[in-house]
Amino acid sequence: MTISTKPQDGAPLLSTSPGFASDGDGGCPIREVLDRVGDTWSILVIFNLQQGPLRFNALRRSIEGISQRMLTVTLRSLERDGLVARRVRPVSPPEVEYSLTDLGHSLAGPIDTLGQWAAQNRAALRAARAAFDAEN
Amino acid sequence: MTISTKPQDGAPLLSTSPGFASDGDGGCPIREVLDRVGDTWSILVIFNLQQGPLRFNALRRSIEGISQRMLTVTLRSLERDGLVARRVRPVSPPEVEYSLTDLGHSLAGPIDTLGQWAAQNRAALRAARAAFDAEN
DNA sequence: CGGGATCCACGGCGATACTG
DNA sequence: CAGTATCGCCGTGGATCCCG
Repeated sequence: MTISTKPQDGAPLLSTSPGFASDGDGGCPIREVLDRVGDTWSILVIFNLQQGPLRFNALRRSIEGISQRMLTVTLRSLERDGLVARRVRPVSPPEVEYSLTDLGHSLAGPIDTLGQWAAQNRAALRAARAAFDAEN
Repeated sequence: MTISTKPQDGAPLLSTSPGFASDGDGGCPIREVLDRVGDTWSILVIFNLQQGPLRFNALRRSIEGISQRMLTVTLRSLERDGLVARRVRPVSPPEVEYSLTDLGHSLAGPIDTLGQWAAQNRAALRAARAAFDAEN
């Protein structure tokens, strides 16, 4: 194989990069993280928690379109992975506050990088898609 | 393919980062790109094409576990979005070569950033998960 | 060789109803 | 308020067979 890329050259395009490295155990790390956070709602939850903690229904209202069940499920999943912290205040009616952990905050950076690519190239994506659909 | 059209826009969400911004044109850009390449195989296809063009069955062999159908479907999807180019050589038996477009290569950077985060934090993820599961 | 067509299992996700 | 429980749709993806 022709991995002739020298690192430290600026853009890390070609790789011997650890992110893609398959196996070792369990396969590609990227797939592992996408399997955790690549679902419909996780990213949006993380985004909406970036500015600070939110209670359940406040969070629900801030993510338009999410069902109660999916917010519960998504939060459990994120909590399980240590990306979101859950704090219960034992009052009546109960108050439950969700916040990002440090790990959760650290994920926002890479996600944001991807987001900026998306923002810059969404037009190109749509154009390519339209062109492809036009002739098929 | 999920397209996930959900009216997430309009809300006055303070967004310090453009990647998350929902600009009235179909929602969060991140979700848009994840809807395209967030599936099981797209990332792995892109990875395996980074080092150079590959023919169908060579690509198939390089991605362990992928079915013929899913490779076809995934390649079509990537081609549709302008991330992968398909070149047919009219010989017999036919030779079809797939390669990354410039757009496809440019996506590898952000993906790689995410991958490095994944590689660095997979242990923490698994630990958190194990701890969570232990007490529930 | 590089697919297309078909069938089927599984799981994500929404809708709805109920609860402490 | 913050969930849990149940149901059912439907999209994803594997398996298999066929074709130019």
